[in-house]
Amino acid sequence: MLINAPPEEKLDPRVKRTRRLLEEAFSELIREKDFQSVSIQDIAVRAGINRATFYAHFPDKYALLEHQIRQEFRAEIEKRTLNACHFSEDNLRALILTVCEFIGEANSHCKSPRGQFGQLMETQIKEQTKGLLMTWLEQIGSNPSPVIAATAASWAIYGLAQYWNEQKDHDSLGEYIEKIMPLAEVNLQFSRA
Amino acid sequence: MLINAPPEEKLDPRVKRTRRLLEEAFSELIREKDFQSVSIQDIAVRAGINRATFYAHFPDKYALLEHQIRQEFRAEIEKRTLNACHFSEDNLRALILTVCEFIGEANSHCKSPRGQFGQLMETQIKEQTKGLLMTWLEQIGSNPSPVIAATAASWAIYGLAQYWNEQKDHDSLGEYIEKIMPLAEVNLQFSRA
DNA sequence: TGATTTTTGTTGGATAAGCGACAAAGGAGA
DNA sequence: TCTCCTTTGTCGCTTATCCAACAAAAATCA
Repeated sequence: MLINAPPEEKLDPRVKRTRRLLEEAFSELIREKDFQSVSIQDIAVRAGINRATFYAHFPDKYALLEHQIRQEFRAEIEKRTLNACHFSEDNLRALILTVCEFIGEANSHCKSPRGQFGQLMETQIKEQTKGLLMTWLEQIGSNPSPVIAATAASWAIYGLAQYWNEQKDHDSLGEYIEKIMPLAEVNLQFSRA
Repeated sequence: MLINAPPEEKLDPRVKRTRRLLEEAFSELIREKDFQSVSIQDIAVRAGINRATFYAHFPDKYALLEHQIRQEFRAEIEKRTLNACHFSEDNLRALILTVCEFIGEANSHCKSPRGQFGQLMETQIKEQTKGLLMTWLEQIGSNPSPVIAATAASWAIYGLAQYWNEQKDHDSLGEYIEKIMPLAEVNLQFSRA
């Protein structure tokens, strides 16, 4: 399990349902128009949920977006079973791939992947990436504290992933990742036992 | 509007949502296994709704099935704008077509279109057909009471529609309907002004 | 057959969601 | 600037749903 993994406890079915409806409505709207111009009313109406109920679950739409991104990114991670794994070159490669593709997905099917939306996504993904790297590093012990190494690597990875997505004429993603693996690894390299 | 048309009033959103979830769950299950072997627990679990809540909406699964069929059949009728119309040969033809196709649909995507399921469907569809025919007949006045004529015609239509669906080697539905139009019409024929 | 398990309806108390209203903050246009 | 209008948070009160528990009916199996 990922550190800070969702409690996953048995929630009241009404709560799960309401959250699901809000999330689905939000996802739809975010594909239709600019994140900024999506109002909480829009979300509530689309979800068929009372506006007041929204506030019982999220303080504002930014919190909902954070929650959404965290959840989707974790789903990707779990799909590729990168959690509960030890550090290895293959796992690192897969993690980088996940980040690249996740950003690509967001860019392609969201109306406005830049601005506050982009900022929040960046923060969340780096946070999640860092968390995963830390669990890996803690298992093998690291010279500079795992926090330091994981921080550096997560920033580097996100930066490189974003750069690749910005390029008009992509290398193939596979080639690109082979090219940057050393750069990503250098942050973790000397922390091996 | 159809006589006995759904109130369509502004229901509590929770009620609409719960009904929708129950209906969707039921539809799924009915395609997966025999109607008889679908329990209320199955439906509740699949819908994510508490079992006790089911009973707040329907007395049993038969009532849910009735509700479902009535609703879907009405949707078909409204899609073809047969309601709010006067009696005419074209409208009668379209009505028969609707019944034939509706039975065909049920046969093709339901696991067990016979037994209690079939019986309930037959009852509901004849009921709806009769209601529609009565509104037509009441507009033009009829010699034997509209109830009588509509009853005869609705039974005849359903019987003929079922027969067509039973045949291994169908006529084309179009040809078949032309063939039976006179038989269906005879029940209404002499009620013209 | 009788024993065991599942399903069925129903209840009372707890809790989430709905509703209407409100003041405050923000945006758009005269 | 000043309106006008929309959105935003927040508040009591009402209502629908949840839950656990129960006895009775039905189904399953030895």
